Amino acid sequence: MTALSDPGREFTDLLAEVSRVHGLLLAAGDGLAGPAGLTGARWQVLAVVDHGPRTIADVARAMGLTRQAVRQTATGLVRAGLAEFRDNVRDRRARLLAPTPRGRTALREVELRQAEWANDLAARLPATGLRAVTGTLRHLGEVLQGR
Amino acid sequence: MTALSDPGREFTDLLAEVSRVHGLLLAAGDGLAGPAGLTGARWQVLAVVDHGPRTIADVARAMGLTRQAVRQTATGLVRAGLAEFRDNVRDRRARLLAPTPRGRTALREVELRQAEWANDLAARLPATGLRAVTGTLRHLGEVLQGR
DNA sequence: CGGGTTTTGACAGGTACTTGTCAAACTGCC
DNA sequence: GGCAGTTTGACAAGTACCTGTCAAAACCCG
Repeated sequence: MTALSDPGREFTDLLAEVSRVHGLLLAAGDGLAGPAGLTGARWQVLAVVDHGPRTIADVARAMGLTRQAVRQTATGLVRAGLAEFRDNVRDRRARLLAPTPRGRTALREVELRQAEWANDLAARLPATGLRAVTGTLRHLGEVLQGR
Repeated sequence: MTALSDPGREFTDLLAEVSRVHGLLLAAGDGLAGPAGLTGARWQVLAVVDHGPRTIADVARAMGLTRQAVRQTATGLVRAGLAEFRDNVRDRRARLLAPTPRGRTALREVELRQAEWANDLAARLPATGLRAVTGTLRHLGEVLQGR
């Protein structure tokens, strides 16, 4: 019978906490994006595309999601008039997603709010810890991905 | 114009990492639960209820989710014959969810696999880091919940 | 050039979660 | 006891992801 070792138990605790925090972050993201007429997911996609037009597959890779997930969000953005597809000379299949002026305006608004929010929260947390935690999580991510 | 402070930027990085790791953990959970005929979500609910029968609202509170989310999973578990509802003397509306023998068997199987997996992963990560990360995340969770 | 492999967007269908609404059951208080 | 307020499960509808499948376009190589 394999039982949980001590490190194993600590690890299990970490998992629960990651889940919890992730849920709270999703909610926070929607809270930040909502007043600008966006959702958390739309904001994230718009932010990627704001650096320059990208194909759906491109955005998916950048975000660590599937093409399908991004496609759905992108379609929503276009329908809402916040982004548009442009023909791609280099690949006739893969049109480029780009923010419309309205999309850019909404994005600027969210980014303002997000900066304030992040600064505020960062100030309330042990400064030294942040970097270390991020590093450990990144390491964990690599291990989970099978190296 | 509010810009991101340095700590603010580190904080933003942390958010991205939490998201990524969460996604990987979800996949890992499904991988562990799948061979036993469960999904990640069903496993989690079954695990809570294994400590003793609970109402849907109870389970939801324990997991930090909404009643509706838990209800959906619970319904699935019952339909699959892995859990059952029992009448509740103390509240006629809220029946108690409890694992069936088959549910318990499946749960034991997943727990075995999970223990092995967690021990293995914990061994590959800096031992000291785990606890600190969990602590910081817990703190972050509290702050995100408005104290 | 031509043919096999890879990449891409689209489509179908499924899971896990959310919010909003409702009526019935419980609870607290006068 | 009775009534206001709360809690509960059910139902409806929506968001954000996923996998699997497909055909067209692009790419690589002999």
